[in-house]
Amino acid sequence: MRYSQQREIIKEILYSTNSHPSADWVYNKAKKVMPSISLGTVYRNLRKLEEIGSIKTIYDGPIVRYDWNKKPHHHLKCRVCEEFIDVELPDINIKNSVKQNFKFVVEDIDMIFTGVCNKH
Amino acid sequence: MRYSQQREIIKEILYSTNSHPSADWVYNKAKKVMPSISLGTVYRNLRKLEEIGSIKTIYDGPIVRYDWNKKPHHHLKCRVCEEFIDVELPDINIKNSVKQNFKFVVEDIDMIFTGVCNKH
DNA sequence: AATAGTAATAGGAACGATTACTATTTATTG
DNA sequence: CAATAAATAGTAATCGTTCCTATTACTATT
Repeated sequence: MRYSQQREIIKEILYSTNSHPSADWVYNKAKKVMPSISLGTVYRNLRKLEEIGSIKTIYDGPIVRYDWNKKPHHHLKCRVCEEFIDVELPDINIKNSVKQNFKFVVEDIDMIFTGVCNKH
Repeated sequence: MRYSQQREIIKEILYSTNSHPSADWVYNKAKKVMPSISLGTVYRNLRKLEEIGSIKTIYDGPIVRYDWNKKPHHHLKCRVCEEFIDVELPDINIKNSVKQNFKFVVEDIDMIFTGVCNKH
């Protein structure tokens, strides 16, 4: 994959926040650095960054978010402040339980916990 | 809420399958019973049925599915046959773990396990 | 440094899922 | 059975995302 300034900008924007932003948020941030950047470029590059494993796509209900954190982890979503927080949880027990009880070999777990965070 | 035949049809269709169908799938099924039904009516009624707690909306990545199963449960998604299976898992331990480790009070957990089911 | 080759871009059109709008129909209630 | 208002069908509009194409800009070679 050839170098592109646009992709670098997009990657840097994503790596500089913990807010798990949407494509549109990234686009607006990127425009401040490079006003000529187009929304299509943002989408294309987010997809490419996902393909090469630089970022992860998160589905938060109907909202699509992007995450630089590549370590296996889950998310807490506070319904009061809307914050979206990373958590690392050991999920080996769950995997084993599903395997034993349902004979289903789990390869990946997506978890979103909704509730109230420690600020409230 | 006033009675409507359309809503009854939609509800019956949903209650007669375990396939966690999309709105469009429900629409096509409904047309066989009532050819004049419109897609907007399907969407409106799916929303209403969700509002009154008759069904649940599931977000499977970017795909929106509907589920008649109101019991708290999670989902297994087989990557081979694409089947989407209900599972009831005790998740009290996870809730407690999140509460203790992150001081986050969990009200709801969304979990999707991707892997391979017992048919393969 | 100039050139050629081709990957990436900007801008806009197209698309699919969902929602909004509006004239008409239909369930409900006195 | 007539009046009222909620629900519908059909269509237009919206939103997020992808696709398309002429142009631009990286990169390797001279």
